[in-house]
Amino acid sequence: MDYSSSLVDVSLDLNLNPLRRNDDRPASALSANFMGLGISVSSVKEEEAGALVEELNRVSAENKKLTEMLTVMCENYTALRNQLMDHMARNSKRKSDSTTTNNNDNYNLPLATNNNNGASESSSTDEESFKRPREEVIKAKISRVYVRTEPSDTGLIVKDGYQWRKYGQKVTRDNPCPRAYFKCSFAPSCPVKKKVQRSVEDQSVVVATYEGEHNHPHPSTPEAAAAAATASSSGRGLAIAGSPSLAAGPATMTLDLTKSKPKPLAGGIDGPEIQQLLVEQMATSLTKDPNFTAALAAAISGRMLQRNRSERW
DNA sequence: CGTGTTTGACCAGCGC
DNA sequence: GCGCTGGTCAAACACG
Repeated sequence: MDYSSSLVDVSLDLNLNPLRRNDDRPASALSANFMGLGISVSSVKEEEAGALVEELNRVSAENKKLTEMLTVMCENYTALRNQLMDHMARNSKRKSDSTTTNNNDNYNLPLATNNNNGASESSSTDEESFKRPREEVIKAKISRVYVRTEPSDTGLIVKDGYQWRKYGQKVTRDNPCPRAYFKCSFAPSCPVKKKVQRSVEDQSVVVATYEGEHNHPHPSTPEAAAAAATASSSGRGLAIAGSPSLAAGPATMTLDLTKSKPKPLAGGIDGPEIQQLLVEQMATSLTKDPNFTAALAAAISGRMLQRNRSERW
């Protein structure tokens, strides 16, 4: 399937009111939207409302920029995907007998910068999975995540918010780069394992294969963070502390897609619907994250204060 | 000293 | 049965 010809509208509407665009919204409508962010602006002066509109325009422009970046990412994904399909086609010629019942030969997964839950449903949307019985897919819960890393970064660290304990490393036949084996640090109570290996095609891409499903909350949630603290007194290896949406480093961004499970798709699985779904999930994940909305509110109010102060001085 | 990482040894599955 | 390969174990080591 060719995504380049059918790129979805990937603009993230971060307003809590999805029915209106923010660029044509009158200033009086702002209060209703900011209520959701815990800010009441009903009493702000007329000029402050104007400043808010200006601010919103700026955010819109930023949104547009992000949209463009996402579009570029989608295009890169398409190119990479085509390469992988090529590679797969060549591989299947060589292994024509073994007809890839192995989950690890699965290259049709959607590209995820970082997937919190390795067992995320989004990863089971490949053609191979749908050829297999559904129960088997659920039982296996294997997903693959591609993460582009800095060229200087030679490690095999995939920041996904969970804590992992490395238990082995092996050089495999088909890839000169060593494969690292990780267990969830909640093991043995949590059965999730992760394999991390650099891509043969592009060594700046790290492929993380997740097996199993976490049976504990994400470490970024308070209860899980407390559990993690007791499980490991040392903070070493903790990828992300605090909000997954905001505390991730500049190169990665974690979206908790488990909070809003996608509807099971019937029929066409691998298409614009998936991308649309992913974008919707990203937007939902961001807007539902109280830390994100709080930080956004703080940032906007902070800028307002800054502006007011600079106008007065 | 406790915890995580490294790395060689070991084991199981598979094909021949 | 043998060899190959991927996955796991566990002792040694490093680090804070």
